[in-house]
Amino acid sequence: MRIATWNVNSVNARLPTVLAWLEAAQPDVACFQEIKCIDENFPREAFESLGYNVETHGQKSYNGVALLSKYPLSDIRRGLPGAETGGIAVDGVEAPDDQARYIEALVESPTPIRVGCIYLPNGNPVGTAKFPYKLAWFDRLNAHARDLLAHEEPLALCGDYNVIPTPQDADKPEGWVGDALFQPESRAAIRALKYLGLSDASELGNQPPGTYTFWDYQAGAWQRNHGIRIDFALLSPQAADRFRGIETHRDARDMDKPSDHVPVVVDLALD
DNA sequence: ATGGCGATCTGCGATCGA
Repeated sequence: MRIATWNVNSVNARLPTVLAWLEAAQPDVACFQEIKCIDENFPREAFESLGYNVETHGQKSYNGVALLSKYPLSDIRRGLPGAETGGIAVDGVEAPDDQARYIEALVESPTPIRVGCIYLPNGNPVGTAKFPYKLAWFDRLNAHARDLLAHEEPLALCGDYNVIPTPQDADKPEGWVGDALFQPESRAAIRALKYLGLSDASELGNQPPGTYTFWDYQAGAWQRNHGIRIDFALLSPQAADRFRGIETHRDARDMDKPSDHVPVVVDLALD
């Protein structure tokens, strides 16, 4: 079974590109980030026509995540636990987290797998409330991951983590030193998530350094290969046992009207 | 040394992303 994760950077602005990729790559499950629309404006019929069940957690203008699956989806969760006080505080007063960045479901494949679709906060600029919001969101994710891992079942946490874990994950690491994606706290948070017992599918597949997943639209970053690896699929032991392979679809960055991220596809023996 | 692109709608300029 193939599970894809892709930050599409607006599903409506990029619908033909997204559909063309889906038809060619044929993932069984797709995790989309940055759909940038409310649920009512998600083009669900276009995906249903390709045989997908569709669940969304949308938001006006920004963020938004979706799960597509050729198998039935159940046990849907929208948002991480702790949303009541997880937002950006205003004048020191706690606020709810109103940003749509997480959707999870049980994929009812022959061997079922729970899939979490993650759009982790960017956190820039460091020194503003956005950075502690990123770290607090990460803490909530890690707490939830710990709970899910206790089930000892196949689990994949896929998405745009907005973290450059190591210097080898950037073409020009020196250019990211002041950036929220490369702060020691951000890097420690994704390490802590892995240390709960999750395996990075990229490591299982021995992907070489330079397997980037994002290139900025600006400054000819794509043409100069100034990329970073920030999109990941993290697998529970029960999912990692069934790992068959991983592909990073670099060619998608050269499609018409490309997203600034490319899809990552993980193949698991669940069917 | 800086900006450079692309999407949204607050909509033809401001805000956000990474």
